[in-house]
Amino acid sequence: MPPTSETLTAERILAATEEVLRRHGPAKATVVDVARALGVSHGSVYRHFRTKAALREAVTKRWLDRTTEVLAGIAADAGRDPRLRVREWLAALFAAKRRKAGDDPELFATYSVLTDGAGEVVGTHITELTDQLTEIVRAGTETGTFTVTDPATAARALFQATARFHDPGYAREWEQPGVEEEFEAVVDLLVRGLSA
Amino acid sequence: MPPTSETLTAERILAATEEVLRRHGPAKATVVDVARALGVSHGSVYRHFRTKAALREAVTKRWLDRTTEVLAGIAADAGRDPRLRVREWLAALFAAKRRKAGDDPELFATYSVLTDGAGEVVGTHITELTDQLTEIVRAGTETGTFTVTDPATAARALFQATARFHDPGYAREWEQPGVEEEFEAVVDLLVRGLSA
DNA sequence: CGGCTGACAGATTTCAATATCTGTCAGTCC
DNA sequence: GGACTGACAGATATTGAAATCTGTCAGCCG
Repeated sequence: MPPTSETLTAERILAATEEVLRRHGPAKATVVDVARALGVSHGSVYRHFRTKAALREAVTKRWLDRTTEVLAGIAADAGRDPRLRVREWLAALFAAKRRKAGDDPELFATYSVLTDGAGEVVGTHITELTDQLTEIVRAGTETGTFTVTDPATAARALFQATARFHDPGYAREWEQPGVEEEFEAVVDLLVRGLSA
Repeated sequence: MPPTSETLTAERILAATEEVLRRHGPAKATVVDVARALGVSHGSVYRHFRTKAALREAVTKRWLDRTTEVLAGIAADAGRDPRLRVREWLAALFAAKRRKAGDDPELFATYSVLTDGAGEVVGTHITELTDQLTEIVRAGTETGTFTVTDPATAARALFQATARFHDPGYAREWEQPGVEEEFEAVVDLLVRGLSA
């Protein structure tokens, strides 16, 4: 309620939007709600974001970027066995998505909605992730641990083959018993395929 | 219009239901429509199928079984290089699902709806398919072409890793350019992983 | 009898009126 | 002057009453 009469920045709007989304969910959250939470008129929000869709995308981007950053740590950690790095990276991706689906179901739903529509932001996110994977595969290829012709193609294949463990469409199945084992089996097969 | 005054069998009801579904889609097809197409009262339909859901499942089962049977041909064709058989089987699965999505969009939608709900029929279908894959992997393991500890686990992993190319949820992406290449890349990696 | 009908109750869907929301912009206020 | 407001038009969502559908069953008809 206290509007915190600081200047209205894009960042403050994003934080408020995230909170409103968390509370109301993507279906019921309106930009009037966001404006009310900030103690301003909704016209002011439109000064920073041209449309509601743009606002939603910006929130999702912020949220996805946190994951990208965490994974970047693992991807950058060169020098170690690339097989281990691929495993850890994929496991971290799975864990991150699963945790988000569990902790912030409403925000996760927002993200899923975006995935359905033509998700510019989601496309970028996926590109960033496969780029990280490509880097690990490339490193492994240089040391001779992996024997693939094109690291980028192999990385995209890895990403797609593990879709069931990071695509929001499958979120419901992430809590069922046995998923861990299924994940391990898929990753085993894939890492063996990289090493050949 | 001519009700074809043969006796009303489950089979005739299924055929009529499939036709009604093809015409109206899963959302608008009613059991009254089915009865009308057969020239009987809807009560008669309930004599053969306890609920509308049961009818829908039966139609889907019939439809899925056609795919299962086609693939069984490839799975049974023992003696040839198992690597080739896995590739052909997965390619045939992809082709079959893609063709169905294109030819019978309405029936395919019915199937997708079932997948969302607790699909008893779909579960069975998936079991049958992975059983076929298991058989191929087992054969390859016996000849020493494949080096996996458990064929059944490997088969399930193969199936899950290729979900993007047979799960109805991804149907929209099956017509985009480049899917063929992506499919090949994933299968390459997986088959290499089986051979190790 | 045994398969079929058609009227029925409760659940679900449709539809149109109403309310709310999105996005704009002339004007206010500091 | 530049950030903000609030009234507005058109688009979208909500609501509740009416229509349709599902599933049952007593009775009909061959």
